[in-house]
Amino acid sequence: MVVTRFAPSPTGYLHIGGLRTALFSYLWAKENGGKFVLRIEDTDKARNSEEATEAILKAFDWLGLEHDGEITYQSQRDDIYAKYIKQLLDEGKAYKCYMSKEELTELRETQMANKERTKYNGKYRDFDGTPPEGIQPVIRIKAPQTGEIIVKDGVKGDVVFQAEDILDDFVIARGDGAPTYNFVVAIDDHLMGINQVIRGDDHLSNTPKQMVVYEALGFPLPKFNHVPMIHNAAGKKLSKRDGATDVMAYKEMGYTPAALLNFLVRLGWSHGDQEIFSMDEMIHLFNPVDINKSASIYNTDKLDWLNAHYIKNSSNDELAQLLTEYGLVLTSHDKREILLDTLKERAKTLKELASLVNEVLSTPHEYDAKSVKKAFKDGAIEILNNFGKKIDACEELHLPVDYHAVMEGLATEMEIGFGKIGQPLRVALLGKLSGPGLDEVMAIIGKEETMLRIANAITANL
RNA sequence: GGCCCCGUCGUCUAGCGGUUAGGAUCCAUGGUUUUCAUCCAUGUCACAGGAGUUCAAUUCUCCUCGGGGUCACCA
Repeated sequence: MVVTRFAPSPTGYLHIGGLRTALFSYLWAKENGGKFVLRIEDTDKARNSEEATEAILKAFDWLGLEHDGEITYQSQRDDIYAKYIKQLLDEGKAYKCYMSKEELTELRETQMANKERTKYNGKYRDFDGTPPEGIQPVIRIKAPQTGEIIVKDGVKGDVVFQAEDILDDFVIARGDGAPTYNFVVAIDDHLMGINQVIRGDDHLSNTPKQMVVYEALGFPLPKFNHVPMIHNAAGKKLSKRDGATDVMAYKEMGYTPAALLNFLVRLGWSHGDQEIFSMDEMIHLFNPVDINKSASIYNTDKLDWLNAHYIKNSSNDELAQLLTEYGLVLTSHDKREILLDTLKERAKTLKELASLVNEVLSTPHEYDAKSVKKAFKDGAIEILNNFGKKIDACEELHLPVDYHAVMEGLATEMEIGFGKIGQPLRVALLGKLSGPGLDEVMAIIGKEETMLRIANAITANL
């Protein structure tokens, strides 16, 4: 059974990059009937906040990504880590290092001056003398000093590191006893049963260190899959400064979960020429071996297109439900179907759709000057007048076709083109020349409101 | 700087030795629409560069260049 995880440190909101790796992990677990678990890496007390954890959970909730089982909090697992530290100490696989911070700094400076790689020199590796006074020792793990470390990565292939290039006896527990990241990650991933690690490739160079821990503890290695970064337009790592990268901001902007997820799954992953993926398809088609090796640039053009696509192809029930989040309650509107059918073709976002609905539903109180100038030429008022009377005379006006028939009748009677009626009528009804079909608008707002808007326009003396 | 990763249209990508290098998006044009949007059609645009290997390289190898990541008692 595949068990994947998402392991954010709660220092901020969930952003696009994190969401994508979470999505990949989720999909891969679901495809295999496995589990997708959540671990909050909250060991850095100074930078963590509970709000951040809640924000992440909220985002998952919005997107419908459910994690399996209880959430693991690293801050509650000190006992576990302490146990393994002791074990490694007892087995002689780790040791106490009494080097002072000053000495360590000095060592590094010397190495830098000599253009050498900065690394711990192993001074206390085999120390059995009397430890210096007044130093709280750190615990260092005995890492291999030579040989190859090969990360068999599911995305990148075999990545070969030389121990002497990258390793030293790194710290697994600080002077105050607190364990370090690379140590706890290995322990938690193993204890949580995670056998498929999917994470950003900024972790690739951490992996050998974690492998040292796995090795020392005798844990079997999981499958690593390092997915490439998402870069901003400038080609740099996506940061919070690159606009609205908080996932919940996309909700505010009117994006649907389906569109956002579809957009993200195609960033760094593809399945032939397919662009549109339902959640079911994503789950069945996704496989980490198909993840790209190269970083991609974050560009929302396609997200907009996808969002429009999903809005157009949503049922009106779904849309009405989604629109309640944008302050629009349509359940009671008797022309809801016509309203949404005609407007959902025209909106790129739910927010836009909501404002489109409001525009149609509210009586215009001002008229766009350019539109007025263009539409109100000779005879426009007369045409509006006649149209208003014709509407008034009609008993049965319900559907767009009913209103269309009225327009057609007037055009024939007055021997004028359709546009002669449409232009001024459009301004009267909507306040401007662009917008949805007039037949639909009138059917939606009804006979009374139509007549009111026509009368208003005539009175306004345009 | 050391180590590691990456390099196909502006962007997301297909390609896995022989293709007119495909799709999507964006942009432009035309059609549909009384308008706008949608929709449909068409078009512009790419293998970073150089050496090899090969009958044949976008595809394999090496080098160069370019971009990114990482080098903590942060995660």
